[in-house]
Amino acid sequence: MQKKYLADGLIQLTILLSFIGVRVDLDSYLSGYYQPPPADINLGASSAYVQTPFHLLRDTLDGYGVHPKCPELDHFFASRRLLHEVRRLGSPRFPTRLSAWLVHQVSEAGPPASNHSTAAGGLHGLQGPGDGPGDDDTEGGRAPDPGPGHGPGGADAPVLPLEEDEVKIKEEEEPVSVTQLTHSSTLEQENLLGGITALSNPTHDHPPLPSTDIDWTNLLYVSGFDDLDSLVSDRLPDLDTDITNAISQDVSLHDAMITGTGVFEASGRTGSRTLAQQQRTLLRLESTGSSHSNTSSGMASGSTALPFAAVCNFTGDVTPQSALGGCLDEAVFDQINQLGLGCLDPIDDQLMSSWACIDPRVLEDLDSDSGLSLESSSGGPASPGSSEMSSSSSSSYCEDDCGATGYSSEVESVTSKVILNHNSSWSPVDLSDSVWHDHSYSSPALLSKASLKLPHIKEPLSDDYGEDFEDRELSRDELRARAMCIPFSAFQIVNMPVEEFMEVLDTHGFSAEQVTLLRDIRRRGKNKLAAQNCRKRKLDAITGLQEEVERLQAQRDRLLREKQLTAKTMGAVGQQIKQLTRDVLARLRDDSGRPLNPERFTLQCGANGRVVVQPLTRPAVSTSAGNKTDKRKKEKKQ
DNA sequence: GAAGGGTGTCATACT
DNA sequence: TTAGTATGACACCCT
Repeated sequence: MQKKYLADGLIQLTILLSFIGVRVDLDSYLSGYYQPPPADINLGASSAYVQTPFHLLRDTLDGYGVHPKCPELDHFFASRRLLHEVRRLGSPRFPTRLSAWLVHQVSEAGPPASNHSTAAGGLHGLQGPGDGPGDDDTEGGRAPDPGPGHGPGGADAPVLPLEEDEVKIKEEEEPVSVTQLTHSSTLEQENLLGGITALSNPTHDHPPLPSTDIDWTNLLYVSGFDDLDSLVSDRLPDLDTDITNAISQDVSLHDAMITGTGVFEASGRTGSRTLAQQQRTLLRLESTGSSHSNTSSGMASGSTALPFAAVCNFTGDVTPQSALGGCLDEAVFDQINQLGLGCLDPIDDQLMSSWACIDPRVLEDLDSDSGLSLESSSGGPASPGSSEMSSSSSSSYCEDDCGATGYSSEVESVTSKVILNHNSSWSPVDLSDSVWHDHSYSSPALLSKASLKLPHIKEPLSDDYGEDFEDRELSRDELRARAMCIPFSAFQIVNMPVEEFMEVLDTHGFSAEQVTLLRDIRRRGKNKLAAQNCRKRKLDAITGLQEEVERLQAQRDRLLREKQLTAKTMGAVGQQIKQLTRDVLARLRDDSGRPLNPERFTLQCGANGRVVVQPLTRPAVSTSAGNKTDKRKKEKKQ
């Protein structure tokens, strides 16, 4: 069944992909559904963008709110993986940049608006037929596979029906339980009545008396049975509550998935914010990528060449006459990208030389490690990591070029120029950072400057988030990385596989400070995600406990009502039994032909169904006897 | 200005 | 041993 839905989703995806020229061999894929997909995990330099840490699946927009250990969501992730495999079939070399590739293609080919929208829709459609603006949430630098996991269609189609079924089941279960409860109570009383009927059956000799009929009739109308009739109506609120809870729980899960996916309804502040970032991702990708496409040799180079192009532009802006400006054009980057990241070493050297003009105090400020040492920028105690920065920055410090005239102004002027210039060119790298949830509090002397904003980046299509995006500040780690000439974004540093990270550390000839910074950035980034997950789990746990408390309170109230109803019913039945016993005994005669005294005899129903008359042992007699005994004791004492 | 929520970071334990 | 994860605690920012 799931395979059928999956196949349908894949076919739809194939159609969508065919619109944009991506060939997908769906038959071969589906035939090998249960076989390992074509391995395309590590493709060298691009694999850093390909790798998909599991936390990205749960913490990214399309996976947020989904705990990876949740067994119910295996299908969710399985669908995402499968879609990812399909995508890799269509674009084996740079799968995570598929959206970028598509955007470039559209922008270059200049198809009609309908085609453009179709292509864009294809991008969105990769995650399902949803037309929300956040469908392309993870198409930027985020992990691949936005997948249909959260979408209502595609391979995830079976999921939603399941949820609906669950809701239905919950809706049905409660009425059944209430009905059963009512039924059981009714049946119990009917059995009781049946027993009483059997009890009276032995007196078949006697025709039923009108009084007895009245009693039988009255028995059915005692208050307890009225309550029984009203039991269902009493239960209705509970039923509604339970159903509401059931629905709300499902809705919560759905909301969590939707919110986590990005979601398109801006239901959550964080979700909307991240959505904006990811929208910006694609938009920026489109704008910058299209500009790159004019000079780059291949469309795919728009992805892998980003860091290098960014570095080139960055350094070129800082020192327009530097050697980098002449030797590192985008064509070179394309070739470098084709050769892999290993060719970065000469670039790094030139970058380091170009960074010699940066005031070391700027770097010191950037190095203010964590919120604990933010005061370092304002003349406070040096941050713990300042030494590591000073070693490299001081060596490359060039006072002539930068003009160390006043700390604050210098920081503002120099860093603003640097950041601004290289932001405009580093934007492709930032497309992944825009997904990166950046809430680092900025260094007051540096990051609070308006100069650190990104005024150059225009997003004509981002209506709601454009202004906010312009106000986006860079994280301190990002600033540090750029200050240390590290040609990777924080997002890339954090999310690349550990093997590739090690390879980067080994092959790029980073200095000890750079390696330390890289490791710190990676550690902090990992921990940041872990903290986010931890907090989300905590909130989920609190929410779950609250729901549990509400459920248990409702259950307690229901049980209390049942108890009261049962006691009431039992009392009424007891009274009716007494009345019936009196009636039966009144119709029985002793040896002398007198009616049996109900005060001295009772009816006892045996296990075999026979009803026998038993003499009552009067407690009053025993009481009187006890009184006599007490009197005798008292007399003895006296 | 205080309070509370959100977030990043660190330290630590654990896997 | 190292990388990653989980979580409490702290500081900071924002409303």
